[in-house]
Amino acid sequence: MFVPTRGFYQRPTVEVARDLLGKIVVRATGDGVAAVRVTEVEAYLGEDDPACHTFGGRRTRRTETMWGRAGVAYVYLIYGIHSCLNVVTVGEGAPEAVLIRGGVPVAGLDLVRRRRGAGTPPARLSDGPGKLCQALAVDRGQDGADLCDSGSGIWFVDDPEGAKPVIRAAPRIGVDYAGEAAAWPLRFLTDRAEPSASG
DNA sequence: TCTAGGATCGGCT
DNA sequence: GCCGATCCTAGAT
Repeated sequence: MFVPTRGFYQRPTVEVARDLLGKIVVRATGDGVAAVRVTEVEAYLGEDDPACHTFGGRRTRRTETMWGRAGVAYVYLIYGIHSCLNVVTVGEGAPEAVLIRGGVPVAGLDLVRRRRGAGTPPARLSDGPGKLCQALAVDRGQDGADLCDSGSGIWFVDDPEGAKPVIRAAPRIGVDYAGEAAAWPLRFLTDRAEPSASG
C-alpha cells in the first residue's frame, strides 16, 4: 500500500487537498488500529487567507506547527471541546494546511464505535472534523506528528480500491468572519461526502 | 492579567 | 432551526 512521501505534501495546498480526497487516514494507538477514508477537506492558504490561523503572518505557539515542514499534522482545539486535524503543506515558512473535515470509517469499526458511542449510525461516525478526531483518538498530542513516519501513529495511505473520486468544490464552512474569503471555493468533497445544509 | 470569541457538536424545540 | 457546552488562544490593557 503506497504511503505518500514528503514530496506529496510539498506542493500547492489546493493540489494536496484534492489529492487527499479518497486517501485513508490510518491511526494506530495502544487500543489498536482504526482508519477513515477522507471524503471532505478544506484548504487554508496561509498569510493571505483571512480564514487561516496564520493570516497576516500570525506566528504563535498554537500556529508554530503550520510554519514548519510539510507532511506533519497540525491539531488544534476548537470551542474548547473539539480537536481538528490538519495536514501542513508546501514547506518551511509557508504556513498553509488542509483541514480534514470528514470521512467514512474503513477499518477498526469496533474501536471507532467505542470512541464515538455504540448507537451512532455508521455514516455519522466521522462526518465532521471534531467527530473524525474523536473517532481516531486524535488530540493535540498529535500536533506536529510526522505523517511520513508510521512510527508517529498517524499516516495516510492510498485507497486499495484506487478509484479516482469525483470532486466538487464549495465555500468553506464556519468562516463567515473572513469576509469575501468565506466564499472562496476551497472546500472539496467527493461524491460520497454527505452534502451539508449550506450545500 | 483580562476578555472576547472560535475552521463544532449534539440535544432540544 | 436554535442554543449551550467549555477552555484555549490571541489581542488588548
